[in-house]
Amino acid sequence: MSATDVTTLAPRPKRADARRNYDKLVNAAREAFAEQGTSATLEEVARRADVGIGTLYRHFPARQDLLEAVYLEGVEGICRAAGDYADQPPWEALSGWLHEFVGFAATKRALAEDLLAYIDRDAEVFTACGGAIYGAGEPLLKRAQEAGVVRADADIADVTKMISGIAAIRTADAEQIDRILGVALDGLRA
Amino acid sequence: MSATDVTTLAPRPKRADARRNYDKLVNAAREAFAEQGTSATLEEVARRADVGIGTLYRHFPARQDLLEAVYLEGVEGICRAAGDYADQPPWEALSGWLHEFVGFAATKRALAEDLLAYIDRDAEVFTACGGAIYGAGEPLLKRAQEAGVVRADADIADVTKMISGIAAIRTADAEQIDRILGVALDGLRA
DNA sequence: GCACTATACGGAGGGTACCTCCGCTTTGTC
DNA sequence: GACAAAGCGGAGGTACCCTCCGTATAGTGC
Repeated sequence: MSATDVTTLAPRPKRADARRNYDKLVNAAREAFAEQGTSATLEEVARRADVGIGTLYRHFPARQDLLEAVYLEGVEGICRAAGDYADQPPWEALSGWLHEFVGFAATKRALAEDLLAYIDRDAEVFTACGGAIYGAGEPLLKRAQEAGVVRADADIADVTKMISGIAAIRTADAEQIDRILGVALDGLRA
Repeated sequence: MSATDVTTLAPRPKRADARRNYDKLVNAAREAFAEQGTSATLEEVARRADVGIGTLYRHFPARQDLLEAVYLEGVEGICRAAGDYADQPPWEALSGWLHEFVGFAATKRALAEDLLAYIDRDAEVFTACGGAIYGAGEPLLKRAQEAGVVRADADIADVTKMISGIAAIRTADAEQIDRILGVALDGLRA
């Protein structure tokens, strides 16, 4: 990963029981947010994690700290995924990763949205996550541009933002997303 | 407007004082949501409207009813706007309206998102709003397709959803949105 | 104008979630 | 095994959600 390592932003606690509870809480939160949206109550998260409410608040003093932890997990995943496309042809590599990126953005978008309500857009989390994602995707984009299959005037920030936008579309029809993504990717071709 | 008239979905109350309070509440809510996001408290809205909390709840028994009322206002506006482009060339008309649509979607997206948490995607409000927007935009799209400037395999639902997605992008840089919109519109051209 | 009724108003109050605080428990160390 | 240091849990104060009902006002018929 060429940019800041996002994992350094989420220092796990030291003592064994504390680390155990921390992990239980993050897992419980991920499930709860997935099932009930980001408005899931923190008491519900604590209950799921089978941990006292006080413990939750010690590890995550504010609501956004918990959102952040879950968000970071996702960012780590999508960054790692970029490496899997290294041995594919330029266009296939880029578009393959972007298709995967839609999935990531779709599940984590609500989280990011919620985070924005609490912390500033250019807070450390976001710049670091942005940096990590751009660092992961840039080589794929550059390779496609050098191969002449993608327009030269697009940068990785524009591209990932466009895809995030498409991922934000709420529709029951998964095919429609694919169709729209196809249109957008066509706009990207040289 | 070719589809269901959205205004029929929001029956104004009858008595003069009630109508007055209703309007004060909707205005206060629009302001509050704009300033503080959709999580603005209802007590705050009532305070702004200078109305008792009981009055708010009589007009809008559930939180979503208030969100809905503000959302409908926006939908009416963007539908009306489509008519203003009737006398422009096909591509300019479509892309002009879509540029305006980005602005609408950007301010009302959070509202729609929130509504989805309460009511079903295919509830009356959404189908009616979707119908109204599609009805307003379809002539513009069709004209552009018949003039051969837009690909024939795109329908109005795909197009508006793509634009909504782009509007959902959170960035401080307004130029970036324009750039991305440009890429997406290029993907739309014949 | 006046009286009468349907309609609407306001805010007290019960319930829930948020978050803090602090006495008790567990972990790691010597 | 004893002793800090670190961590745990939940009672309780605060803020918001929403309901309920006694009071006030608009519209109507005379």
